[in-house]
Amino acid sequence: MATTEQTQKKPSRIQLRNRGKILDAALDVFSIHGYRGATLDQIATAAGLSKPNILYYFDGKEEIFVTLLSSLVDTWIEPLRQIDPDGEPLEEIRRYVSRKVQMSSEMGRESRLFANEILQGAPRIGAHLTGDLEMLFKRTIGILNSWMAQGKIAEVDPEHLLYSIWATTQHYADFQAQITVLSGSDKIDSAGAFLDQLYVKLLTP
Amino acid sequence: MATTEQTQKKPSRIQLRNRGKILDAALDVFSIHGYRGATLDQIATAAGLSKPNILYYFDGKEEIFVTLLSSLVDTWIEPLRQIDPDGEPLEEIRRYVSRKVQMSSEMGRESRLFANEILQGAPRIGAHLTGDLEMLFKRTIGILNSWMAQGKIAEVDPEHLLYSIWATTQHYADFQAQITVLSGSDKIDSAGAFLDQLYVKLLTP
DNA sequence: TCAGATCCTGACCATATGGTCAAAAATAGA
DNA sequence: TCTATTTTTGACCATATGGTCAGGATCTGA
Repeated sequence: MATTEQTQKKPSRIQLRNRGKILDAALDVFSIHGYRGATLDQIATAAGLSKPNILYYFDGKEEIFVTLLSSLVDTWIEPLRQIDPDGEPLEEIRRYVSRKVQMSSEMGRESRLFANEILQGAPRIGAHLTGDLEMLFKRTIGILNSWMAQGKIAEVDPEHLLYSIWATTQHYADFQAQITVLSGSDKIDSAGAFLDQLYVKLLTP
Repeated sequence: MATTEQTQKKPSRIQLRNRGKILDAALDVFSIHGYRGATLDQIATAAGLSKPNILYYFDGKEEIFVTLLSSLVDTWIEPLRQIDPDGEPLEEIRRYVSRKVQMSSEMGRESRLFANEILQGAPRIGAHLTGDLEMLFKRTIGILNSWMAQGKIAEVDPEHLLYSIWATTQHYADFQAQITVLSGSDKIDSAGAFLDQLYVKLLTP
């Protein structure tokens, strides 16, 4: 049965369970080795299934990858959505930074998966990723601009501000290997306090 | 002739030229596709040589990769070395940030190459990279600490400070694909000003 | 219970890829 | 020029890897 049909008809309990197992295993493997470095055998082993069996649930390696990223992109950009244009500006931004740090800590695999893909020019999810993200990005820039126009936060380039938040927060997941060598594995625990300090100082009018 | 012997005797003009061509091509290919995603054929084509010929100059794919990274690591961490403990603290840091932004702009391939390797846990250059870097990292933390103790810059966690500088500056190279989609390709030109503002606000006592 | 659908697997295939090698071509030194 | 050395290559090899397929095992609903 082709995958496209599976999603049309209601998926059985076994399908749900095994597709879940495969996607979780794929997250493990792809986030460590990247798309090209990951093999179907590794994914199959990690999922506890045979290789032909995972090809029964997905049409191929690329479909696993794209399905995985598509299903994660919503979760990944969720913190951006939660920024409330009517909230207290500085508090909203502090909360956003805090959520991003938390995601970096708890969803390291996802962060590295996206980083890996974007590093290589996002060849497989270009449109997919930018579609929703681009919209949200523009919305957020608008919110930041209006906050600045009202004098609620200091005037800075809103795009660079967002990029710096992404960079600083995701860095703890993406460069974990380096940070662990230089500082030890628990450095991320204190990252929130530092970044809070950083952005409060930058944005307090 | 084995590569090890080549480096012992004086390398001929042809050797110098071709090893250079190969390493430059390898930088192109590895920085885009990562270690696993790059093929010898791609490198050979990019270098304008045949595959057996590049294997005449290097013992294999991994040696090309390791040679490349080793030869770049010095350049890459050079800005850290240039921090002068006896300079004016805030100016030293501003200059460091500025140099890192410039490198992100002019050495995007190198940045992405390192990012790629670290993302995957630095399996091939773990020791190599951390050796020099670890030393320099500790030195820099020491300098920052003494500056803070003297009240020359505001008190912040120096390790997080360094990570945030690395994150924010390298982000423009590593996530170039995303930034180009969201902001256009010339956004990095204004990054220096924003980051200067960011760190001056953070560190002014 | 039992037929039909779903799920799973061993065996297999085609291609890509890192790497080898003998010999030809080019170069350098006397 | 002529030989020895260095450089280059076409043809080839072994393995890894994405993917296929026929048929067996298991599950589901009547």
